[in-house]
Amino acid sequence: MADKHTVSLDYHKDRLRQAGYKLTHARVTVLDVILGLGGHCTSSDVLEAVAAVDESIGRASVFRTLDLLTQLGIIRPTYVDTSMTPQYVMMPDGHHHHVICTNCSQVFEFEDCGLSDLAQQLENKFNIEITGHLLEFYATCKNCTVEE
Amino acid sequence: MADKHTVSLDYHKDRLRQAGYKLTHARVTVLDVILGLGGHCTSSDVLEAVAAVDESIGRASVFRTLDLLTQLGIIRPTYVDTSMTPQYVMMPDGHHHHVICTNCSQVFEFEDCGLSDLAQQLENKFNIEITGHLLEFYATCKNCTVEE
DNA sequence: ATTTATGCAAAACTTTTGCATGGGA
DNA sequence: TCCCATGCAAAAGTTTTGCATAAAT
Repeated sequence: MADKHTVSLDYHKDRLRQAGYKLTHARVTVLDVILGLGGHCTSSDVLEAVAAVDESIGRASVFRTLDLLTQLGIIRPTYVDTSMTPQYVMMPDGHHHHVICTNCSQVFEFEDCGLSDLAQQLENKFNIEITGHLLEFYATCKNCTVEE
Repeated sequence: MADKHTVSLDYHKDRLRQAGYKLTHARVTVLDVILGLGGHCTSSDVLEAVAAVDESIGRASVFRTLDLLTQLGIIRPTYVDTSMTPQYVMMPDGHHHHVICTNCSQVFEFEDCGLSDLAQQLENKFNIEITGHLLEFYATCKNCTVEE
């Protein structure tokens, strides 16, 4: 029974292969770990989780893989709050959307963004080819509005 | 003649004051420098420019001001390319939009995003109050498409 | 076989902190 | 005057690099 995680992993492995990169143990492990962590993760989340799976994988390789996945557009570093630590978010189809409470950093994911028309316009206007996007709303969630 | 930069500086100074923060030399200098650098700048851009204006301002104060401005929603750290160095972008009215070429990092700014309907829907759906947003398109620009 | 990627360990940066002093309100 | 913010310098992290070795294709 091919679960979602496995399907997703295989899909991304294919992308690496097709881009001409070797499917090494370190890379596959990092990819697997990121998928396991869900949509959002920091570099230390990944370092920690990778170390838990296989201690022998070096930190440098984790960072190198994170770079590679970013270059391929599979993940994208973003800032979800005031802190200086970036969070990597999955960009399953080249895009990602969420709302962040600027007070408590809670994240609300959503799917529809209705940006395809705008993307089309921008492609014409700037003579470019758009490959994806990140949309981040900043908000105050109910808890944070009420509490004080 | 009150030029745009000065007006903008005064406006942001008011925001600091109204939020109860002192208008110190370091803070005003950082704000001024950021406005002078245009929409996008990295922390080292700011450190460098501040040092050029007044050597006696400490690095720590620059970082503290950057944090403060981020908390107030005046600027926002983002990643514009594969590099790990964040760029701060101005969020003049709580929002910012741009297109980034994922190959050469060229930035195209644009104004209209037509997201107010979506924002409204999300406020209802999640029971939150949206205060701003960041929209970032990833693209390949004409130069990068042609060259290779 | 070849070439690419890895792990290691050190180096290079960037950002944060603690504390006595100085400067706004 | 009072308290907040500063500058300094050191500490704490994080990310990158160089190189010999190992592992994918």
